[in-house]
Amino acid sequence: MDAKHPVRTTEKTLALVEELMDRGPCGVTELTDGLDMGKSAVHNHLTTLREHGYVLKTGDEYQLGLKFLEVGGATRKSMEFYQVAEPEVKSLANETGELANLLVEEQGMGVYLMRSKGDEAVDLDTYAGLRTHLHTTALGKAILAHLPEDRVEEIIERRGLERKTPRSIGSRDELFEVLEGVRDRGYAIDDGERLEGLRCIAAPVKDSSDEVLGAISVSAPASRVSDEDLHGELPERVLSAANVIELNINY
Amino acid sequence: MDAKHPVRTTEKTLALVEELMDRGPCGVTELTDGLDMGKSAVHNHLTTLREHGYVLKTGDEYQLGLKFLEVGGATRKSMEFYQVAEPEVKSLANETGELANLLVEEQGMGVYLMRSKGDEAVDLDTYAGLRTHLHTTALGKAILAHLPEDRVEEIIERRGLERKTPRSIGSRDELFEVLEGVRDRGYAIDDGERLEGLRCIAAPVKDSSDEVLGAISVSAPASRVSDEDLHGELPERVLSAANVIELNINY
DNA sequence: GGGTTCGTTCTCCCATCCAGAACACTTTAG
DNA sequence: CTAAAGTGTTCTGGATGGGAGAACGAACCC
Repeated sequence: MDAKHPVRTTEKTLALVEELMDRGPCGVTELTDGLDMGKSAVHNHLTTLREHGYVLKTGDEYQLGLKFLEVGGATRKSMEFYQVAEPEVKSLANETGELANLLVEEQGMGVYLMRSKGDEAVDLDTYAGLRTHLHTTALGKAILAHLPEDRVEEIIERRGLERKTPRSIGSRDELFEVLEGVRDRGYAIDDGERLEGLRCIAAPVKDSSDEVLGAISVSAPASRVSDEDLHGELPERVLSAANVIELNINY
Repeated sequence: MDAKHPVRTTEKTLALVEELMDRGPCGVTELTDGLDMGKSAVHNHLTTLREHGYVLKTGDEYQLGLKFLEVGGATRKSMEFYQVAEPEVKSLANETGELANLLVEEQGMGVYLMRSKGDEAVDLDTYAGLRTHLHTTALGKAILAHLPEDRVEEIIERRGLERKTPRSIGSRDELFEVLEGVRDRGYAIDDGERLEGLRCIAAPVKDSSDEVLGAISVSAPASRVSDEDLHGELPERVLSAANVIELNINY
């Protein structure tokens, strides 16, 4: 459902913010040709955002300020699921020595809430707040597998099934087959689909009424994850961490 | 300097966002009486923000979405200082077992970029994105001590010297005296000013041309920090971590 | 000097924002 | 059961204010 009376001025501001996010620090003119607005309009919006801390100016360049982090950080902190899951994801990272992640679904997309690096962890270019298509990661598949089928259809409809790499899921049928497997096993796997040589194991976290709240995962280079580990100890650990979170959520 | 032609519609949207942040999930009517707008206007802004992922609706309640975290997370990730400092703050937390923090100055306020908890760490209510007055924390004092004097005056003028607790700094002269001490020692201390029983040690991080980029700190309960530690091993560790960051920043 | 950028300012017309009223519900009261 | 009071949502027209386009000032670079 879409807005009956959209505030067009606000939409322009938001477009400007996203343009600024994509381009990084830049001048008024550069910003203007990426947007459907005149130079004076862009300038007015920039100075307005600046007065409220959302935009900074250094010399002749404008850039996003940390006010967005303030709002985003407060939003995240207010989520019970994050509060409970955060320490568990950290210990998962410490115990395995690898990269552990926390993802939730919002508007049909996956949003990383945090990542925690163990001693040996690889450094991926994920970060808190990053959005991904759900079907492209183990985390996303763990969530999709436990959503009602019609919601999954809705998400496919809305967000598509764009193929990131040749090995990734690219059709509706393929996805549902994979999700079936995830439900059987209890955890989801990404064996190099997202990034060559990277293996991920993810488990869903559900509340007392069986609704998915999100998913947690461990990502490690294939060189450190044997085929045995991939269906042995590692899933065990991830599932166990997910279980602890579930217990704590329901007090 | 303020905007010559502020975009009032955008300002209304921003006011609404901040109201929503303060109140948490709430209905249109509740939101309306905290704002200088009519109900239909609030509704229009909400639906517009919703279409772009900045606001979510669950039942009859609206709340902030994780889009702010996406923008804020991308902003933070793009900061070189954060990228370099992040791993060092983490090891500082692991080595000491306490809570380690990273703060930068923006618009005369301190903004936490991250916090990392060691094994024994106390759990403060700080979070990435949180803003504080600079004079109220060790981190802030470490930064103020290495800013040009006129910038400090400017910041006092703009943000005031509100006293958080009876023990905290409350006058211009007091502040400058403390900053003098911070410069002499090389690190700043908060001995229960912000929170009874909490001790913090903070060190500034400067770039090659001696400009402050931010500050790092360790916070620990007084019970675990002897008077000796307060001017002994602990500052040593914090300063050492700050030094590593400085070296890495300048390649 | 002339020619090119850039960011910023100005003004006036017309798009559009929004108060207020009306509507469609649900909840509460008696 | 009806009535009253709450909620979120829709609609409309008139006053407001957003922004195109032009002009300005300050850098630059031949």
